[in-house]
Amino acid sequence: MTTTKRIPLIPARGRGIGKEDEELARLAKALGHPARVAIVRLLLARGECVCGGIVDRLPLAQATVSQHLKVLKEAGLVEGEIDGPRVCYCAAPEAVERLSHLIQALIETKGRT
Amino acid sequence: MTTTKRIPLIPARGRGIGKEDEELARLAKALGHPARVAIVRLLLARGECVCGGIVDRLPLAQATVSQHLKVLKEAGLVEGEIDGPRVCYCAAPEAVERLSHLIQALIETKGRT
DNA sequence: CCGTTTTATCGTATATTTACGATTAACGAT
DNA sequence: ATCGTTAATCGTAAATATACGATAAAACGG
Repeated sequence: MTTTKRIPLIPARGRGIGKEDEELARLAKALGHPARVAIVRLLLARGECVCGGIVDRLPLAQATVSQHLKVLKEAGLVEGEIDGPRVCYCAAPEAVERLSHLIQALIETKGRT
Repeated sequence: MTTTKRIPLIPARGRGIGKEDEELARLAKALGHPARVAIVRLLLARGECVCGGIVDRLPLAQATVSQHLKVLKEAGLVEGEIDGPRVCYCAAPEAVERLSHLIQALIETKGRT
């Protein structure tokens, strides 16, 4: 069998998919895992939290939590600041609000052609 | 190498991850792809739309769009009703609102221990 | 400088997602 | 009955995500 390369017909956003759709999807995707929602909730509740504190509260290994934190950081939903040997994480409420806003705007698409 | 089976330490939601986290994640994940956001937006804008109409407006093959529609349907974000040889899809705004509400509630976690 | 603590990263196994063409199924019209 | 149209499903390739143990890296205390 000849190994056929699969590439989307059009490199994405070739009309029909807008900038906002991509931003919304990016943020939603980052929250698209229960562990990550739990992490954000935890950080919002406590204001801030050391990585180890998060690990203690979740049924996941340290490496896994670290990876989820990385995803959240890349999406801008969480920020981490080094504090001695540990890292102090805190949620970025603006980013969560941004997501909320984008969804609200999506809802308000209703009726627009 | 002995093939070791990987199973999460605790079958998920073993404390630390709540019901709401899972629901939010489930909905967010469904919107976690640009094409699916675009589809929902399109359906909200037009009120309803035949599958083919969606295919025409996106840079994706029919099979791919159908698969995205399936994901959206399973998440309850979209409903489809058979209409002769075609299927008439429409968005389920309540589900989008539900997501919006869950995110809002997440934000309001701020400060709670 | 050495050990401890804390977190990130590497390596890896497995599962899921994403995309497509091809095929099937369901319907209306002829 | 057969044909054309429409949409779902199958099969499959490739990419990404998820999880873990093991190891590396950074910082502090002694």
